This record gives sequence, structure tokens and C-alpha cells, in this order.
Amino acid sequence: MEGLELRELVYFTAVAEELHFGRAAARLGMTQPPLSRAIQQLERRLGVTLLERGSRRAALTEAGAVLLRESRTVLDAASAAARRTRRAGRADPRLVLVIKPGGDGGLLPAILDAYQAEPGALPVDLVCSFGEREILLREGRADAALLHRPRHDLGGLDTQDLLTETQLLVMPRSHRLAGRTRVCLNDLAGEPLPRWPGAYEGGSHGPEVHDLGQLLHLIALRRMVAVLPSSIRGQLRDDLVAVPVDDAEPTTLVLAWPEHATSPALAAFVRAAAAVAGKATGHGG
Amino acid sequence: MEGLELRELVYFTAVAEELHFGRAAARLGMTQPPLSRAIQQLERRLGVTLLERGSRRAALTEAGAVLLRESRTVLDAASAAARRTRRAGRADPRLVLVIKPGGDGGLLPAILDAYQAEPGALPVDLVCSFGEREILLREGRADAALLHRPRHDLGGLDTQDLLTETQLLVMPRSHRLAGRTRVCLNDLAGEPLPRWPGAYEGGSHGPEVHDLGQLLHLIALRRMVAVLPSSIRGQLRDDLVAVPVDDAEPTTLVLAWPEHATSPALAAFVRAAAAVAGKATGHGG
DNA sequence: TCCTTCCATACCCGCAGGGTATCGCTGCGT
DNA sequence: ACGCAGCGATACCCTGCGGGTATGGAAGGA
Repeated sequence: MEGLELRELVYFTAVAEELHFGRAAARLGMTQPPLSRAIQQLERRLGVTLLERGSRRAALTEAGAVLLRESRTVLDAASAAARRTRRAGRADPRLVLVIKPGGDGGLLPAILDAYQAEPGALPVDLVCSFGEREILLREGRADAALLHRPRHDLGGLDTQDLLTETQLLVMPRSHRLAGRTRVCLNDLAGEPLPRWPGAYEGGSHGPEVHDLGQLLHLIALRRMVAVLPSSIRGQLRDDLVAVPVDDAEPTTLVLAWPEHATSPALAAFVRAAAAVAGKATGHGG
Repeated sequence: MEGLELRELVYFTAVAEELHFGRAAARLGMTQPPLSRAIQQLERRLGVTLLERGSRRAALTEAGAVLLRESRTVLDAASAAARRTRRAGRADPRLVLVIKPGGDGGLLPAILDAYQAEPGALPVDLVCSFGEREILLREGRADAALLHRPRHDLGGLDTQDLLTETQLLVMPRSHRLAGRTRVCLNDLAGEPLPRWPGAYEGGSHGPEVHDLGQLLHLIALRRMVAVLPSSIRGQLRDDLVAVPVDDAEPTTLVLAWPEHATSPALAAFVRAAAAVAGKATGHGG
């Protein structure tokens, strides 16, 4: 009775996205009749109509919309499973950590050192990526990531808090707010804020930025300002200033990894990171 | 190249759990040779050895252990997909809400009323269940659940906070702590606490309980005491008393539903619940 | 009304998935 | 040391399902 198959979900996803059997079949590299049959079979198995066939175009039913979303989840989980298994079976095991350059709160060197001191530590590959870094985790391409709460969606991930920071407004020295000792979010009305790829849709649309150097450069050129965690202080250029944003929510640097992960190497890494974070807050207050 | 199929994952899961091809095949209702072949094929596709075959028994490799866990995730997601789709396609649409009797903080009647006032409100089925209620959500058997943070694992679920409560120690009038106006967790050392099915493995093992009436009855019989949210006050029997537990973490009643849910009926229900919760905290402090 | 468009039906074929029989290895008991 | 029992792999067969081509039929547009 558990007849569902991934192939059928792939087929249905294609049809549901194209709303056209012929085009969907072409996209799948097959012909239309067996595709029609497969969808009919799927509908029979589920006991539900997924598509309303008009002679001009097809439309998703309510159930079809549900299955489309669920299918994507299942297919993502399946390819993540394949990737994770392949990576776990590699002859030379490594730990892949995805970071944002400049987004490590200054803790990363200490964490890496602490991890390498653990017994059986693996080589750590650092992957630098902007925007949607958690996707690399969900896709099974990485073992862990440094993310920020509440900016990132942490659903389905386990996390270890590392460092909670207030946020600073970073701007050129010549900016109208540069003389202030503190600002609040209202002061930023109308300011162009950076647009990270795929995130932060709200507010003023500045140019899209892809790395920290580019961001600071654009700020220096007066194209935008940015609200960043206070650990950014150590990396500012001379022509930029930073002042606290009083009412910006504090941001927490977290180490995140896929839920239910079992790898001892990852466990050791989390342990090392937690130890470093604990020491840091213990010292710093 | 994306050859993975659910059937193969089912097969592999069986073998990985039995660590024995013959028994796994029997469990799957098939014979051993095609099962062996399917696993070999899976290994070839992934380019990874999943099982170390000894002549007496098989053992999981590291990669095999990863795939076992991932397979369970994928298979769970798949059957949840099927169930959600079937439920979405039903002729008489309903909203299934899973609750714990007595665990609604007294808000449920108001929430149900508010929801029924929404346009297009569906009939609400209440499902009462103890222990692991979030599983019903993950399995796609329910649309929403009333859960408690931090007691329940909310990974993969979206939530709406409804009510934060302090916790009370509930005990018979004759209990040694019954005269106190407050207690702390240390006072409970050695007390038999209830064991909810499947949860709360730590600490003293009392009898397992399955519903609130039974729990209160057992407390009255001096078989155990319990730490419960303060909204339990309205439902206590005369022979029980409750006093605040100073250092017990406050518990938050949350409405939870599967991430990425799209149903307008669910959205209306969440809206209604949020409105009721906001009004309650607005009035109560 | 006719033609186009698009999905369903009818029919065919090859292979993948499942079955039976058997082999080969290995560890254990005597 | 030998033999036996247990288990997984191999060899081989066959059926059914997943894919193909040809065509029907309904619906919308000119």
C-alpha cells in the first residue's frame, strides 16, 4: 500500500510547475502519454485528484498544491540523503564548515584550534558563501554553518549559541549620522540598506552585495549604510565609522548543523565551539 | 543519475535494522536474493559501501549509519506527504487539532469561538493524545497542535506563542511539602515524578500515566507528584494542593504546525489563536 | 465550422525487479 | 581436521511495469 515512488513525485512536480503535460514531459526527457499515465496512477493511489484538466491548460487542485510543496520537501530530503551518505563514505573524511567572511565574530580561529586539539579531529574545509548559507546544510553539502539568529531560518537545524552581539550602524565618516554616539532604527528611514542575495526583502533596496569587502567599499562610496554585528569593529576601514543602534535586536552567532546528525567528528566540533564560546563570554562578561 | 528510489530506502532500512539479509527479506515479504541485489545496486549508485558483510552477521559502515538515519527522514517525509495530500483532497475538509486534555491553558474555548467567526472556517476535529503529540504533526495526521516549549521538540515546526506560565508542584494535601508557600526543584529530590509515554527519561521513574484524570488520581493516592503549568489550577480536585516551583523554567504554550503549511484554513486558525492570546496577555498583564 | 491544441486511450516492447536453485565462504562443534 | 550449518552472492528465468508510437476526442479560437 506504500506505493509512492520518488520518480512519481519528480513527474508530478514537473507537471505542477509547468501546468502542461507536454512541456513537463519534454522537461523530463520523455513523452507525454506515459507521463499522463503516471500522474493518473498517482492520483489513483492517493485517492485524490491533483490536477483539474482543462482542454487549454491544467490547474492545481487544493490537494495538488499540498502535494507540490510536500514533494519538494521529500525530494530535497532524498538528494540531501544521497549527498550526505556519499560524503560520509569518502575515503578521506573531512568536515565542511560554511561561513560568511567577517561573520565569525572573531571566534573562528580559536574554535578551529580547539577542534584540532580534540582526539580524532578531521581536516576542516571552510566554505565561504553569502546569502542562504543554511541551504548548503539542508542540501547535505556541508556539515555545519555559522549563522545568525534571528536573521536565518533555523527550522530543521540543531544549533549551539556562540555569541550574542549588539548591532552597529556602519557608515562613511562624512555621513550625516557619523557624529552621533548612538542611533535608532527610525534614523535610518530612507537610507539604502544592502540587499543580500535572496534575503531581507523589506525596506529600502540598495544594490545587491556578495561579500564583505564589496559591502564596505560601497559604504565608503556612500552608496549605502549597513547594520552589522559589533564584532565587525576589528575589520573596518579607516574611512568608516560605526555607532551602536539602540533598538536593533541583538544578533546571536550560532553554530548550526542538520538535525539528528550523528557524526562523532561533528559532535567534537560542536563541543570545541561551545567550549570556546563559553570561555569567551566567561571572560568578556 | 538521480536514481534513488524510495523502495530502495525501505529495503536498506530493513537490512540496516536487522543486520541480516534473510530476516530483512522476510520482513519485507520477499526473498533474499533480489534484496541483496537491490542493496548492491544502491551501493553502486551511491559509490559507497553501506554494509560490511561478515559471514555470520552484517555491520553498518559509517556511511550506512548516515543513510539509515537519512532514510528514515525521507520515508517519514514521504508518508507525511501522502497523508497530507489525502487529507487535503477529502470531500469534507476539516481542521485537525491535537491537544492534551487540560493542557490548553484555558484558552481553547475562546480560540475555537474566534476561529469559527472567521470567514470560511472549517469544522475542527479535536484529537486528544498524551506524549509525543508533535509526531502527529510530523506524520501529517494533524494540522496543528498545542505544545509546550521547552518540553517539546519544535524542530521543523512553525509556532505561535500563546501563553507563558510559571509551574506549580501538584501534590496531595498530606504531602510533606503541602504546607509550603513555595518550593524549589531541589526539594523534589527522590519524589516519584510521572513518566509520560516516550518522554522525560531523566530523574525518578514513577508509574507511566496516559491522561490527566489518571495523573491527578495517582497524585491523590500518593503515588507521585507532578510539576504542571499554573493554568492547571482550575482543574484540581479538592484533595490536591499546588504551590509555585520557584526555579522551574516557565513553560510556554505554543500553537505549532508543519513548516511551510499553506492552507488558508490553518492560517485563519493561527490568526484566531494569536488574537485570543494577545487579548489574554493584554488583559492579564 | 474547421483547425489547432492538449490530454487520454490503445497497443507494443524491453528491461528491471522479483522468484527458484545453487554455490562459496566462514565459523563452530565434535 | 573434518563436516555441517548459516548466510550472502551468483546464475538463470519470467512477469509486469515503465517507456515508446499512433491515434482518438473534447474544447477553444479564428
